[in-house]
Amino acid sequence: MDGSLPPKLDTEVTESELKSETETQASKRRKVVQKTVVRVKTGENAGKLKNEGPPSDFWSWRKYGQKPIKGSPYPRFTFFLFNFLCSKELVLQLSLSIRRNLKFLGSSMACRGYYKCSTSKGCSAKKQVERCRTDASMLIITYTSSHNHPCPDVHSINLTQQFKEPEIQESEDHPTTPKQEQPQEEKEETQNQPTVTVTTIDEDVSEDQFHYLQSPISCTQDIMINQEDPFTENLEKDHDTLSLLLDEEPLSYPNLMTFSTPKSEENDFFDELEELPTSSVFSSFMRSNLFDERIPVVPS
DNA sequence: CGATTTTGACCAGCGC
DNA sequence: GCGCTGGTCAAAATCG
Repeated sequence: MDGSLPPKLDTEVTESELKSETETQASKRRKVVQKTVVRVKTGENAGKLKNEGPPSDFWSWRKYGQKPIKGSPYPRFTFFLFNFLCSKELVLQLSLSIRRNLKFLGSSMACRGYYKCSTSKGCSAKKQVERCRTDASMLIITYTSSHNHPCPDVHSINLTQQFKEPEIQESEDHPTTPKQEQPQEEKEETQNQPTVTVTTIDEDVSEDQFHYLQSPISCTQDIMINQEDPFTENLEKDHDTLSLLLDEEPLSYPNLMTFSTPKSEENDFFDELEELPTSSVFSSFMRSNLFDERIPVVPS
């Protein structure tokens, strides 16, 4: 399966931080299982991908839950505000793409997603995906439990399916990675790979055994794939905000950062939001798009 | 129409 | 015991 690793890797020392996070989680749950924490620096690639889910691997994952993160820098209020705005009643008159973008943004802000392996029935492999508290561009994926089935044949996986989620194990020479089959355009983007850091937390493994590696990424070492800072990089780019909005592709954080047509006025409601770490992006987005477009928001 | 996502409800662990 | 929080369930909604 995947014993291989992306070869050209720098090591990033984030183990202590990762460990503390995982230990905190472990202390909450009585059943302690082996966990593999993967940090993914999302970037431009992620923004171009279908959605901003967790990094893709050879397994297929099914989301079974989502919870707001306590203590997240992206406040609970903002999270609910997004959900509120994304409700059918309010966004009914928005275009589908705008709704998608809103939903994407909301779901990626302050919540943790819970995924089960859907590759095989009965597989207990799970993973949690959340945004790093200190770096919004960083995704933290925690793999728990193990797969009880072989890794699906990579070659049989449709390439587009692979891109349902941002890649993390994208290694140019990964023997089984579908990257090999990428068109030239895609290969060029490998130069802007997301930053990935993997850490295995060996705790009391209550499960009998692991037949297969939990993640296609090797758990035995830290991995770092360098990538340009997606925020600063994209901030420098001049995007047409309207075209972004009308684009069928969900927006990424970096893309949202380009909504730079805030109005100095508007209501205090969004002014308050701007005091929050990430909500400023959102408020700008809302100001420049929702209000400018005069979307009727009629309480039912 | 099956697969997947969304989302409110529920349950259990933990701290006070 | 109570409230908070993390994790899961399951019905409804959505997607392809």
